[in-house]
Amino acid sequence: MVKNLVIVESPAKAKTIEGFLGKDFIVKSSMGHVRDLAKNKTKEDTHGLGVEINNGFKPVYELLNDKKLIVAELKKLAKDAETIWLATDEDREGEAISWHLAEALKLKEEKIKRIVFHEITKSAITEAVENPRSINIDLVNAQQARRVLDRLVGFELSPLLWKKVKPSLSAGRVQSVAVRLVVEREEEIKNFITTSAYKITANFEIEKNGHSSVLVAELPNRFSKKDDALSFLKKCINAEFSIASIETKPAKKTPPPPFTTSTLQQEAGRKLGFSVTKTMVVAQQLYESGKITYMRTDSVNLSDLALNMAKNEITSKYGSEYVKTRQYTTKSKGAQEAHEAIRPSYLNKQNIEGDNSQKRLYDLIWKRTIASQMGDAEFEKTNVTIDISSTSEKLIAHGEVLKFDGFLKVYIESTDDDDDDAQKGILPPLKVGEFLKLQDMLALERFTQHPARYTEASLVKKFEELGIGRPSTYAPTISTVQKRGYVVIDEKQGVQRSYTSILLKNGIIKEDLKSEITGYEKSKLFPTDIGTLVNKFLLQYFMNIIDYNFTANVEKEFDEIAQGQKVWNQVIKEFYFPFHEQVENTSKTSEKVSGEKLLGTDPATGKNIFVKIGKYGPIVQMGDTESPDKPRFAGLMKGQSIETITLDDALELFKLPKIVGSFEGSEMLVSVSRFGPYIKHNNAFISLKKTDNPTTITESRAIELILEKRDVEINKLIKEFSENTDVKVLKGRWGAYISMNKKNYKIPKGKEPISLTLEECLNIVGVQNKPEPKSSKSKSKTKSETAKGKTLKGKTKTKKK
DNA sequence: CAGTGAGCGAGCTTCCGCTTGACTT
Repeated sequence: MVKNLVIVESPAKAKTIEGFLGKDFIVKSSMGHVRDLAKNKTKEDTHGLGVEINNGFKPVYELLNDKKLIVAELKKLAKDAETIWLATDEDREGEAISWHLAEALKLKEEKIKRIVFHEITKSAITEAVENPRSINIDLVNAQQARRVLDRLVGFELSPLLWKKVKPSLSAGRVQSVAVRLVVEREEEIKNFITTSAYKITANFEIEKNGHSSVLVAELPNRFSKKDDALSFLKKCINAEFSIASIETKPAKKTPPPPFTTSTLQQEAGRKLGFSVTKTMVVAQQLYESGKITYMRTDSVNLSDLALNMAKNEITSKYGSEYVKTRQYTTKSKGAQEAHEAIRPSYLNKQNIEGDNSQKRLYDLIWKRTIASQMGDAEFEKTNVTIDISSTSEKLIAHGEVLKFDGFLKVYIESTDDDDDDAQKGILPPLKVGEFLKLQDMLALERFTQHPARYTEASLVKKFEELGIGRPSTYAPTISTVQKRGYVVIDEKQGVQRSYTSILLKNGIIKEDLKSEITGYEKSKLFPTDIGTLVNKFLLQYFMNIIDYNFTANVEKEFDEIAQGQKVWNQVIKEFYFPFHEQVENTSKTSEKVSGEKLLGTDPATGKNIFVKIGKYGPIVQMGDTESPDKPRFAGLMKGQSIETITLDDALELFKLPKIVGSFEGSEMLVSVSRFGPYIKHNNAFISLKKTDNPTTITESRAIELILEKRDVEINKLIKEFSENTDVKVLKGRWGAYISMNKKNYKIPKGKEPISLTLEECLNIVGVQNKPEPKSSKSKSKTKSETAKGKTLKGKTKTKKK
């Protein structure tokens, strides 16, 4: 029997801590929250909110399904223990987890000791054990307020959307703001007016001591009219250029702070091309194998131990002149700082064992952490002003010399905007009054850029700025808005654009019209029609909820609850009743929204053609809904939207389904379903490729696709049996599996797929086919997991393209 | 997985934040 039971949130943490504490301690993990608000309707809670509105907003908690076993085990251990140390994280959620554990395990108050630590080091834990406290009920109440508010907002707004827009939609304090950000960015882009201006660059030939080099200078202002650029060049034909002044001044650059969840996601996205989900999966693996500290954090703090390790490592690798110990402070809104920054557990390990992704992410974390403890990079910046004899305007050349590289020796932070500033380098030796020889001068038409669409990571950055969401929810939130169909990750093809380039060389001015591809964007977030429509609805009726400051404002109230200055259910009451009335009013008074728009009339029949959101997504409709004969419908294709579709596009859609020809004596039918355009041939369905257009596809291309699909089918076959053609061993995305009568079965570990016998296969099928008795509760679990799987699959698909 | 979209009405969907596996074809 062990006297002390310590409960933490994560099993990896439990393992580490157990090593620090003596034999008298057993350390277990709760795996996060163990209870949540119920969803079932009760007498007191007729709407299934999990909150008894008319009973002081009393929350109705129930054990989470996947935590029942854990709670049972903890309960047993707690019964025998003398002291239960609740060592969950030191933040609002962590405090609540401790409280829920105390409630769920029915712990006696005198047996509980609440301890906290931000670092997983032996000294931090020893200190924590020496300074236990009791559960801070004010902080717990702040969490309950947070939880109840989110439930009330989500579970009242979502059903309103089912009624007014489309079933299965959702709204919430965090996700609806995420959608709003993406929609509004798209509007900004749509309304953006591109203008162009001429940028002047001059190249001067410098001859010094037999060395020749080039000095690049620019005119600080641009010309919006071509004629002005042209006349400037003309003025320069016979002008003399001389150096008016040379100014040098020192400059420095400080390293970025160590990683938080948000900055890690951003940098891994920019430098490694990881999605936020991938970053978190890989980071989790590194954490579980003890290679890095906890990966869901909003803190930039490093422990003294880490600072020392960094100092030693930098000294031995780069020399003591590179060391500069720094402690960073968190600036982000709502940070709760329960953990350290994300850093390597052992800074003296620059390389680790692991797969390629793990190695790359670790390398990034190592470099960032080390760099954060290194000296500033020091530069000497030089500005050279060049006089032009024929005009008062002046050219400027910039130079930059690195005097000391400091942290740049190991790490350079990436940025989202990729403007290629004129490369600054070392300038040739120059002196004031010196005349310069013009090699050539270029007036180049440059265009203003619309604001960039969000990437997953830049949206996370925005969340952090607004203080919405938490490190543990950034990645899931981005998945949710995609799962609901509000936002898609897509690429946008570039378009050709022509621009003017005017060159002055050897006294001659030559004008050229050139062309470039512009506007290509990869892996960006685009709003869908549903997203745009839902956002419009919420903006009209619930501006207060999707206000960018809503979270920040309620957070202030939660803080006051945590300080004991406000009563949590009073705060909820003041919010809820006006909000609920808003919901009721909207439910009664607002029209159902479909975004319906009249595109025009069909030239053949004269019928009206509309575009709108249907039950399954955006559709075009031919004929009025009220007309006696049923209207025709057709779904929009990928890439089309209610916003931009034209009458001609709509007419094209009504041409489907159509027969494109025949193959092997059967017709080939082309149409579009909710999974995209396809060919139907002999009851087989073949998806069209992204580059194929269903309305224009030819017979030969269709045949090509059919043959291609057959080829793939053959290649994925590992084994079949002549005795029983129903059974096949196939190769899938996750390895080999058995397929029988359209159902799939997992091959148990340790079996070689290629050497499976028919008998073995049938055995596997038999075992897995046994109907397992399932309670209604575990059934709902299976369902939610399937949904999760589907999203993942969908996501991977989008990424691949 | 694969041609739905009227209207009726049943029953279902949904939030955010804390954690891991189990699972997917």
